[in-house]
Amino acid sequence: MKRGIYCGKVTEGSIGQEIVVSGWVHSRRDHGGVIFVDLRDREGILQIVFQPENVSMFKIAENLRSEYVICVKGSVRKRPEGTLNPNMFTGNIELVVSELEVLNTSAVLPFEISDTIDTSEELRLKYRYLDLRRMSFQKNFIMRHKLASQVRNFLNEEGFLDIETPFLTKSTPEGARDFLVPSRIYHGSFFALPQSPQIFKQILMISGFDKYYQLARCFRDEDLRADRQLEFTQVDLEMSFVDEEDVMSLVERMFTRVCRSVLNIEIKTPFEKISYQDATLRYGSDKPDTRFDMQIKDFSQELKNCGFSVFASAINKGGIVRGLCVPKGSNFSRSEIDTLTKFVGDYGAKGLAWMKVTSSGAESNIVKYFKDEQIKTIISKLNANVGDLVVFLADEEKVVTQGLGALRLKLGKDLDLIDKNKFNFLWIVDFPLMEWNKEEQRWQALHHPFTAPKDPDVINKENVGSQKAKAYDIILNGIELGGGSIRIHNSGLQKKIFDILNISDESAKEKFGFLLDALTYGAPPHGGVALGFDRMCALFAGKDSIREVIAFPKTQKTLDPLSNAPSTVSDKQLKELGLKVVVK
RNA sequence: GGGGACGUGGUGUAGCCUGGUUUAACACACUGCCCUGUCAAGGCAGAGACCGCGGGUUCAAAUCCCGUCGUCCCCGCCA
Repeated sequence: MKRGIYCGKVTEGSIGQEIVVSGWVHSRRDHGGVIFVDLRDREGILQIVFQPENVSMFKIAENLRSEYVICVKGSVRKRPEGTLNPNMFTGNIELVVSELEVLNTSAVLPFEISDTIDTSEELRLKYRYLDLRRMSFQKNFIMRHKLASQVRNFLNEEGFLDIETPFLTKSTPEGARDFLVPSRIYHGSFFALPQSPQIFKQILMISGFDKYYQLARCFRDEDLRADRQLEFTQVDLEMSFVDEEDVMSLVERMFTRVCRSVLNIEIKTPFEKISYQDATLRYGSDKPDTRFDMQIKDFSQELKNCGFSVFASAINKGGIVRGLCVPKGSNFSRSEIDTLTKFVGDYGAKGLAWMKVTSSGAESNIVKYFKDEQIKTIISKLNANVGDLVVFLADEEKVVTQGLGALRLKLGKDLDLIDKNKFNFLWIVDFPLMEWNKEEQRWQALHHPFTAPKDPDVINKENVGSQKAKAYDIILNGIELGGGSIRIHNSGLQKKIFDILNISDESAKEKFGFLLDALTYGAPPHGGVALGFDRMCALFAGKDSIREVIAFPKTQKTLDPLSNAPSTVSDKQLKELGLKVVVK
């Protein structure tokens, strides 16, 4: 028998026809005189029926077990009255089997192939091939494929060229830790796996391929999170002769297209734009989740002279006081507030001040330090109502911003304030070009050192702190999907930026000399964007972790329980590379 | 590098706080038998864990303590 058609694709149109289907025994219900098997393949499940008339076949059917691989021929019929299953796509029909071929048996499974049972991830990753058989995974990966092809189709139609860039590249300073690959020919020298194709795509612009894209695999040797893996995929693109608006508009059209064709939803364009400064103030984050309000307000001016010494001294030391309003938060118990205090402690906050809004004003252990007027200002600025809880952080700006931002997100989730049906795309714009690195006492590029400043003519070492970048990040529901910028296409300006970043001429030449050289030979103005494809898939599939949309991910400790990578290698392999293993 | 949660048959959990009627319980899966309309099939019978690992406290440890390993979440880190 040939494989036939997909179980999940059989419809009532096939009633009366003889068909062949192949798949895995998802479940079997043996009634003695009739046996039902749910046969599963990647497209879905079809009920097949064994009847006792064919004695020898029935005997084989009695011995079918979970995950046996079978191929059956039979005729499709409408199910008898009263036995329809409205929960199944194929619930109105069934296949009455006339021929059965058992293609393979299966050992008893370490866990059930079921969407409703949740097994530990460790076990799931060890038996990833079984985990991936679950219908939800099959759906996720079919969706991922659709998303990838829609992105490709869109960019192809827009005139982009798919050009591959190398995996074995040069290690670059700044940025994430590189994965290194020792050179066999040049002992002591190393390739690095790319953190992104950034420099190569810029060089492609200089080569005249004015619209480039790639679904590029990238590598970063940093600690993992739910949304971070050692290797990940990004939709990487670059265009010449464009400015910020051109790139953003292209990305908006791309998302309009893929949301329509993959999720069947319409999104509103242009996306909202929020400045970096504004996002940081209002949401305590440069990737705000705007699906719920709960905005943060600054009270540094109003409470500068309040009697509460913690606030006053924080402000005097150059810090700030900000707060947010928790709707109906007055019923928080003392221990619940303690939990919140501990939570913001993770971000360096030394405490959490709070007050409950009452009909007569406010109450808490700190309101006695506030003037009536101050309380009124707080309440009106936050639009707080009786029964709400107001919480404050007072500290240096970074601690307050991050602490309240994280707290806002936590409360939004805990209090169920997030509308899960919303798809809130937005752009964060007007990024500072650089930020001061306190530990290393130097300026550092906020995005990367090739980002063009908004005002390249006036930039210098003294004013660089106030300079903005031609950069943009795209955020969806509080997740950073990606970012990009207009790049520097002038070698003089690029040198100046390296100088401000305290990268010496020599060092710049050694690390990026090839780019600097290339910029001198007629580099067109260019810019682009890189979008985290795994995050995109996770969001589209409604999953919290990108591991749910990556076929073979690693654990948080960077292991692959399926293949047992990483592993040691033979002395011979090491010798060829001129390496020695030193075990601590 | 740091903080937190978890670790009990094949799987998911209960028991742990308040050590001892625990021969460690329940559900699913598994094995055998019965059953012609189920789809979380049903009925009967059965097999299966000494509680991640190591040490300690105690007359007695799944339960308390210390260490260690693993998984997940978070901080740092991720231009």
